[in-house]
Formats: sequence, C-alpha cells, structure tokens
Amino acid sequence: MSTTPIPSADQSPAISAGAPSLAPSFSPLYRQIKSMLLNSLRLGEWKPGEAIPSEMDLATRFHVSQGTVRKAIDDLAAENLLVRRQGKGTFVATHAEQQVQFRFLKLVPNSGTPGSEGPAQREIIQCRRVSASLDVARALDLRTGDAVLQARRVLSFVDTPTILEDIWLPAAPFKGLTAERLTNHQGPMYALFETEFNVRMVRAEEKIRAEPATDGLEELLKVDRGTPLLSVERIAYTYKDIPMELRRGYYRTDTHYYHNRLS
Amino acid sequence: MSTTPIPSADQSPAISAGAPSLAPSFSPLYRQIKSMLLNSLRLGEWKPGEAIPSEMDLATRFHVSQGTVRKAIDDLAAENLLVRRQGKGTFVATHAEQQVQFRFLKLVPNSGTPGSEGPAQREIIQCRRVSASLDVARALDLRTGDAVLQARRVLSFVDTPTILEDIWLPAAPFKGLTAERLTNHQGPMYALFETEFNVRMVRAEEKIRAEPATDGLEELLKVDRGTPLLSVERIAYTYKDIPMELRRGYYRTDTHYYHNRLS
DNA sequence: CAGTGGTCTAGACCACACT
DNA sequence: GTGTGGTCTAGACCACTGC
Repeated sequence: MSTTPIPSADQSPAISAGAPSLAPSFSPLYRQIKSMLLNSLRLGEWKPGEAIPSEMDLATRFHVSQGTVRKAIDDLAAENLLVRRQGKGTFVATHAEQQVQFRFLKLVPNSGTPGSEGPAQREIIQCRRVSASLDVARALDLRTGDAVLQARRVLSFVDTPTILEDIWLPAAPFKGLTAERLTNHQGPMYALFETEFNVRMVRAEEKIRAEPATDGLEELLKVDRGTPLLSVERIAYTYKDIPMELRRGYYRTDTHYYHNRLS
Repeated sequence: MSTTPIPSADQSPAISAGAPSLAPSFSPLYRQIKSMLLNSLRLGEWKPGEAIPSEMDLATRFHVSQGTVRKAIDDLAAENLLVRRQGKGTFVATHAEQQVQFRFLKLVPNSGTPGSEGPAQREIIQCRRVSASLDVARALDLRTGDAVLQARRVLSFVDTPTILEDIWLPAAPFKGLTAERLTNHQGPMYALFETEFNVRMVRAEEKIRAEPATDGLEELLKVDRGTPLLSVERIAYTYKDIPMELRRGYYRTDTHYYHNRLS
C-alpha cells in the first residue's frame, strides 16, 4: 500500500476522492480510517458496550496495515469514544459502566471519594413538551419555537437534596421520553439515552458561576434564600459535535465541591 | 526484556529474562524511556522552551528503535510536558508561550474569547514569609510550622477587579522571591517560576465552591458583602507529582464564567 | 489452544522548516 | 539540501482472555 491520501478504489473508502478543494491540507490514512470509524459509530453500526471488529479485521477491510488502524483507534480511545481491553477487544464506550459513572458528574463529597455515598436518589419533578426559547434554541442548534422536552429533577445524597437540574432535549431524537421512563430507569440518564434513543453523549462544555438561591431553588434544595450555589450550564454533544442537551444545574457546595483537574 | 528496569549498558534489546517476578507487572521499554526522559526534565537537563534531542539521537542513546522513543514522547506530549513541532523538533513545554497562557486560568469573559480582554492587570497586595498552618502544610506536603511564602494579589480585567488570590509556596525552592520581583515580572507567574526558580508546574487539581464575599473580599473585589463568589482552591504539582503551590482564589462571576470541558 | 490487543523493530517515504 | 517530526508497512514476538 502506498501512502497516497486515498486508499485503493476497489473497496469502499467513504472519503471523497474526486474534487480536491482549495486547501486539501493532506489527510493521512489513519485520519480517514478514524473518520470512517466515527461514521460507523454515529450510524449505530456498533452500539455502546459492543465490541468493534478486531484490528486485523479492520486492517483487511480498509486495505491498510494493522499499525494504521491502530493509530486511528488510539485516537478514538484517547477521546473516550472507544475502550481497549487487552485480550478481549475494543469496545464502544458507554455511560452504563461503573468506571465512568462519574465522568460527567464532577461533584465530590467533602470527605470521601466520588461515588462513596452510593448512587444519588433521583426525583423527577416534571417532564413536559415546550417550545424552544431563544437561548435554548441557540444552544441546541434549533429554531426558536421548535419542540423540546424540558425536565426538572433533584438529586439527593444521603437524603440531602444537593443538585437541581433543568434539562432541555430536542424533541425529535427523544420522541417518547416521559417522566415515567425517567423515573423508572436505573442508572445514569445518559445510559438511558444510549439504550432507548441511540444517543450517546460524547463530550460537554460547562459554564460555571456562583449565584444566589432564588425563585424555587430555596425550597427544592432546602437552603436559605440567597445562599450561594454553583450554577453549572452544560451543553452536551454527540458524535460529530452535534449538541443534544442543554442542562442548567444548581449545586450545593457546603457538603460537596466541584472537582477539576488541569493538565 | 520485560522486567529489566534499565537498558543502560550496551545493547540489550527485548529479551525476556523469564524471572516470574511478583508484582512488577511488566514495564514495556517505552515506559522506561519515558521515565528516563521524565528524570531529565525534572533535573533540568533540558529547560522549558528548549528542544530535546531528536528522536534518532534518543533512539541511539537508549539503544532502541525510533518507534519506541516515539511512543514515549507521544505519551509525554499527551500530558503536555513536551510539545512536538514538525520539521523543528520536540520542545519542553513552558507557561511562557502565548498558546498556553490560559491553560490554567479557566475564567472567560461572558462575551469574547479567553484573552480577548488582553492581559490582566496584576496588583501584588503582599508577599511575606510565614509559618505553614496545618492545612497549608498538608497541601504542600510539609510540616506544620515550616517556612512558606504567602502572597496575595488582585487580577483586574478592563479595570474591573475580578480575581483575588492567596498563594502559598514552600520557602525553600522559592528562596529569594519578593513582592518586587512578582510585581516587576511580565507574563504569567508560572513562567517566572520556570525561569527564576526552575520550577515547572505540570498539572493542578481544583476544588470549586460557591461562597459569599466576606472579610476583606468585598472591598478588594468591590462587590457587596454576601455576593456569591467562585471559590477555587488549587494545588499545583511539578514533575513527579510533587505539590509546589497552594492557591485560594475568589472569582467574580458576573462578568466572567469558569469554563470547563468534559470528555 | 486461538484470538485479541500491546510492544518492538527496520526501513521506506512524506511534510515541514531552516539555511 | 539537510534534518526534523509524521506516516505507513510487514513481520516478529509478548501479554492477556477465554474456550
């Protein structure tokens, strides 16, 4: 196999070979492989928790060497989209595993480790269909007035209400989501999204501020009016950087803290 | 070679010794190379901003192939300890570069991008030598009463005081640090630590809470008493996970927010 | 035992930056 | 042109998992 940007034509290279636009900028083979794997993931060819084909299989399929496939998979594993397990295979990452339960929940008890309190008690306050306001539409890449699902829930640790979250989801991909299904489901909400709606959250961006408890927050979190709370606004993305969730959370930080690692 | 720790002598490529050692659990060659590079970095053999030897040089020096050195460097680059630049070489990462100015400062203006306000105005309030309290000693891995330097400063953006920080440093490695040197220095404080004290901050852990403005915070940040502020407690580490700084910051989050990426 | 990912090698060639 | 990192290959062998 040569090092030409596009592999041989006899197979099915999903990358356009024809019109080389203005700044082709050179795309190495392993990036094209990575892109094709990403497409398969997005299309649900392999579902969260399942194994993808072995490196040798993929190398044969794409007509490249094992090393090239390997580098593509390395990239995807570094982005937490795949998980390698020596001797077993390479698996599509999932939010259902115990290991990664707390990858997106950075709130840690003042004493103890993440999860040492056991699973949070969850109470769904509401779940309804509404029209997207301007900011919700902007965050989810919709148009103002588009249908969205809006849910509110409270998370409690050892019987202390600690987190209030308002969640907005585009109605189309989450058709059929109800308060009942949210309430009855065990495990992380993102795991339910995977199994029930084939939506896997891949990354998220958060904006964090300190804000006083107002409105209904005081009662729901059982704190005094004006108590400083951590305001966490999150936009979560699926594959290909498509925004699929807006979440506004208010965290009590008297018993917990938000942990972050800089490197 | 499996458990053979160092190939230091002449060539001794991957030959398994066969000794069924108990727990060492097999350290691949590239990890040993990585560890040796880490030692060189810690000892200051190559300083921040400087180039390290080429991959071929290192391969010769360690009697391994270029690919093995490459994997070791890849790891260190992924940890932001080294920076690769195609056609030029591999360089020791530094806090003095424009690129990474804001890698440790996650506060972003509500409108605009990180750094779009230009550099922060810095005002050193004080810098003095004190005895480590219990919690400071614990954070810096010292004993209670050990000498530490304590500094306080205010960062302002467009003439608005936004951040108040209290900083504790072990006195020994930072011998000679004064308020004057902090005040007169241009650029990030961590860059000064690199050039003047040969201390490079490699990673940090932060605990974030929402707290009301009390004590002297109100005047220094010019906010009303009780205004919610973001409390950011950071421990910064050099190579080999040695803690070298404790920092307690209070951020105003009316004009800025703390940005975080989850993945 | 076979199959998987993990390590290591030696060599070739490409893209980039300097001189 | 020379030297750097970046890509790709083909093959060997090791470590781990499960049949």
